Amino acid sequence: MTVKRRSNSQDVADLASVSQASVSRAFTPGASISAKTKAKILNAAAKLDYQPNIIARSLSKNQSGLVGILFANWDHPKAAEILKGLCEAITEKGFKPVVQSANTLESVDRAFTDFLSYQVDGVIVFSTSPSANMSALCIRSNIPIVLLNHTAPGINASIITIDSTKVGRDIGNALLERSYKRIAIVSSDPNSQVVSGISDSLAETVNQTQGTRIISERTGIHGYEAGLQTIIDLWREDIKPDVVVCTSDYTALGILSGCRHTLNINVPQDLCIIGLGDIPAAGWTDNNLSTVKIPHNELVRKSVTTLISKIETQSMDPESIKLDAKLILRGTIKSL
Amino acid sequence: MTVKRRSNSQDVADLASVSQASVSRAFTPGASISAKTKAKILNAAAKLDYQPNIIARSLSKNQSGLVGILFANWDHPKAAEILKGLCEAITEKGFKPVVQSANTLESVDRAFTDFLSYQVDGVIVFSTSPSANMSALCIRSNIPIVLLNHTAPGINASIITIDSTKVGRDIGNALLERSYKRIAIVSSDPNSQVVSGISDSLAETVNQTQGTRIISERTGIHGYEAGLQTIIDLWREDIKPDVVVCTSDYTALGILSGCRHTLNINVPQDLCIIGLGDIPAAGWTDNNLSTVKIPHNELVRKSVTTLISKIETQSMDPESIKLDAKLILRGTIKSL
DNA sequence: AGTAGCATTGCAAGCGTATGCATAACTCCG
DNA sequence: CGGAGTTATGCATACGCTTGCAATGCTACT
Repeated sequence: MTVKRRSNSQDVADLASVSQASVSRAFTPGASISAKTKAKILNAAAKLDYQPNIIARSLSKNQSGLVGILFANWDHPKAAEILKGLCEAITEKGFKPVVQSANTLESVDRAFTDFLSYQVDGVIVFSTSPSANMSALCIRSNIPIVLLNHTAPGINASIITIDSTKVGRDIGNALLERSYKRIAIVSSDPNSQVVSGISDSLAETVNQTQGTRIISERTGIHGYEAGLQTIIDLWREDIKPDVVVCTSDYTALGILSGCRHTLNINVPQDLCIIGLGDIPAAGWTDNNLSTVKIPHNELVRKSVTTLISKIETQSMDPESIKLDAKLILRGTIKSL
Repeated sequence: MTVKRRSNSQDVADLASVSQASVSRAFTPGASISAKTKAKILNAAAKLDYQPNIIARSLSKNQSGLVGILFANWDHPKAAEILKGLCEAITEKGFKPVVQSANTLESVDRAFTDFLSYQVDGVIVFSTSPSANMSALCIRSNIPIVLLNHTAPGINASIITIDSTKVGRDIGNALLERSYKRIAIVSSDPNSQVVSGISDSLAETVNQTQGTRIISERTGIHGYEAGLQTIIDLWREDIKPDVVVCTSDYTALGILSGCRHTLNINVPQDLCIIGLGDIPAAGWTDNNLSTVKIPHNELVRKSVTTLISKIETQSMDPESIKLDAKLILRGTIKSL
């Protein structure tokens, strides 16, 4: 069987007895064309099952309508939700998302190269640790780039994050109010600027009060099992904080489980646990974990609107936008 | 500032003092070109920071290198993992994934139309319930389509699923061996062919033995909270199965929690709970949920290889592939 | 040297659409 | 009815690349 050729604007033009240019105009909103011919053309187009070839359109318009999503942080508890939000917002704006997964540094490089080959109009990056050569890529690529919930120093890209300084301060104040003294921080990625922003500002806040301090800081801890192991390790090493601040709810839940079932530590009386992210399981009755609600939807939406507006205005000036994240106090912290 | 034009093959040709055609050949693997000129061209290309414009290439080659992913089932516990797998596998094959989210029927329709506009070479669909007009779209579109873990009757697309008949049989046999008698089925999407495949085959298996039967079947139950509510409802209505088979681990965990904390039902002695999916939380010590491990990685990989091979061979013949899913017996079923 | 055979290159014609410019068709008014 | 002003249409070219075909250069052999 021969592959049936997809019909093109010329076919439609022939059928409707008009010029190819008119067909093009019929499909261009706001183009100069009479209602009558437009109707005739749309009619013919429907008959032939025609729709404009966007690939060809991008060639002449010199913009593809493609937005690259460079997605590295697949382990994020809300990865699916975030990606969904990105894709939907991008689609809604009349663009199409091209998703590229990236782990290693080279793969970031390759991803960007590929994006450029595909003439994407802009890129959104969702990753935790900044890439060294991202900066160079941004400048070279000459297309707008947005970093989602993730910053990098001196990069020529727009940055949309939570206000991590405020989060650290809020946590610090909540702890001070309740007279917790010995804080441990358990975090995942040591390079994440958001995480370090929180812990720096937390440290700064509690350091203002005598006797309260950060007694331990562990990095590279990912997930439930690792959290459970970490709390056991701490106790075995006789490092006994009365607060554990985690940069992931999963880790926090592992710690909570360790306290309850292995170490018999009384939460929240003897140990306060605070997570980050407010995943559904944090709210489950059994867990009732105190955590920080990150406004993912807003972050996502803001990223897309920021990027698209840069694309449409052809602007390359980076913006930096910080959104508010709310501390949610549940059962794993003493009530006042 | 004027936007600097991206350099094209002609620029490179000029710099390298060759014809534009040679530049094209230098970037086409296997094309007829001498090593010397190729080196000269690549050199010039590097100087100009040139890379082929794939959009333009697709125009002449009549294939875009784009693969559409129609993703509807974002609530799937492994949504992120699946999407990641799809994107990576597609990229690895030299294509690029364009992701489109779809909820309503019209959005499916629109998504397909958009995909066709973008000249995607093929489409992978991940959704639970089949769309009515998908079938028509498939035929009209004239590009290969793969349905991932989801079937639809009489559709002109390839289908990659788990062997749900075998899953139902395995569960049935495990229950019979342990003399469970009264089975309740709690499922999410009533239209999912995979789910109904399991429950049909489960029913068929247990019906062979006197006294064992399915006493209740509830659909439309999604997630932890709904599961918890469902088990409470059942007990209140005095419907007391000794087995609950759930088509989602989250639901199963909700039921487990209801048994333990609200109803004081002894699991697994008085009630056996079986989930579906083997999410991480199912394996956590506290839960230790019996479930079915779905080979997502294999499903994903198989989908992509199947699709790409159809693209490359220009074949439109649908294939149907069933992969094995393994029943995992943990603490929520009596041991033998 | 002459020639057959092959590898390499250039030429030019597409691929499907957008759009500036010129022309044609209309509308409205005096 | 004529012409000014406006709106619609068509023509032709451009977008950046691939590729069939023809021409050229090279190698090896007689």
